[in-house]
Amino acid sequence: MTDLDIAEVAHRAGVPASTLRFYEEKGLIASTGRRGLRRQYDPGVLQRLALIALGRTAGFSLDEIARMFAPDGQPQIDRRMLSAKADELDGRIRELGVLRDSLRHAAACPAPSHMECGTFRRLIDAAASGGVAAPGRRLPGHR
Amino acid sequence: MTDLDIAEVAHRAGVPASTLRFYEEKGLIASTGRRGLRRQYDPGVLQRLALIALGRTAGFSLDEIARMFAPDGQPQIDRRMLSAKADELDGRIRELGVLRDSLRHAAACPAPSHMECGTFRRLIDAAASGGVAAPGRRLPGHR
DNA sequence: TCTTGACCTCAAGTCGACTTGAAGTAGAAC
DNA sequence: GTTCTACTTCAAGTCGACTTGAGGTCAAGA
Repeated sequence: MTDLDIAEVAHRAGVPASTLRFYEEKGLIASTGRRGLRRQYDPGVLQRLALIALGRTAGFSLDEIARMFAPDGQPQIDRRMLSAKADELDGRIRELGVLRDSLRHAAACPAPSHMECGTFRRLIDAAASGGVAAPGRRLPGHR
Repeated sequence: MTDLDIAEVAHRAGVPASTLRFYEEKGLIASTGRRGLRRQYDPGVLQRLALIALGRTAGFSLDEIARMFAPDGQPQIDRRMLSAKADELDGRIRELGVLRDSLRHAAACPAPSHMECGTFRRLIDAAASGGVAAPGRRLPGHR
């Protein structure tokens, strides 16, 4: 009875209804039933959507996230997987920190062109020699 | 004379030749000529590729990066753009830090299921209320 | 001279996460 | 009872950054 309409869920979770349908199709969420055609959801779906969003920002794919939910719907997350992700994040945070500092330097650098700035060149050289991760898999960011 | 063959560049830069062709098509790099069919490159292309990789890990798109190169090939990077990216990175680093700590906690948490752990639930609630960025644009990560 | 193999071009395919469009339906307001 | 509107399904499209495949070419080694 306290079930939420898809529009309500979409609004509260801040995602379009199409995303909810898509997630349902992928088995990430489930609707409790229909009122007419319309999907109804248990309010708990909001927590679940938050968990999904969280997983996404941690760099998990939707498929990985789906695998984290046990058949009963309770999250059943492999602790080693979490540790591994935490370590990954650590490395990534360090990289981004270096990069941020370099960008700030380059932005403030008095050299007429960036290539004339030693710091900038050193950064590039470090990047060239693998000091900064080469682009590959993506992690979610901001809108 | 000291020009590099595409295979050499690919090997040294750690990217497949197809990527070099793709970048050339996009105007990100240029070959100095051909030996037979094969593209030859000035060794400076390696620095440029490093710069491209760097930009990618900072979250710039290839199109944005292309716009950073002046017609003469010298990088001409808008300092305000760099500052803005640095700020963006800052926020992102903070988010990832929170996330990492939460993951570590969840991994070590003695609660039988993650949903029974207060810290985990608080994290999810924070995520649900916008405390953690919703997935959107992606940033490069690791292979 | 012939073969080999790495390069070439161009078009099309891939991947993940959604979004969009067309055509249909049901509950609610008038 | 009719209309309105927000939902429904299903297929197809989008986006970015490449990769892959088919069919072709050319320099170098045997």
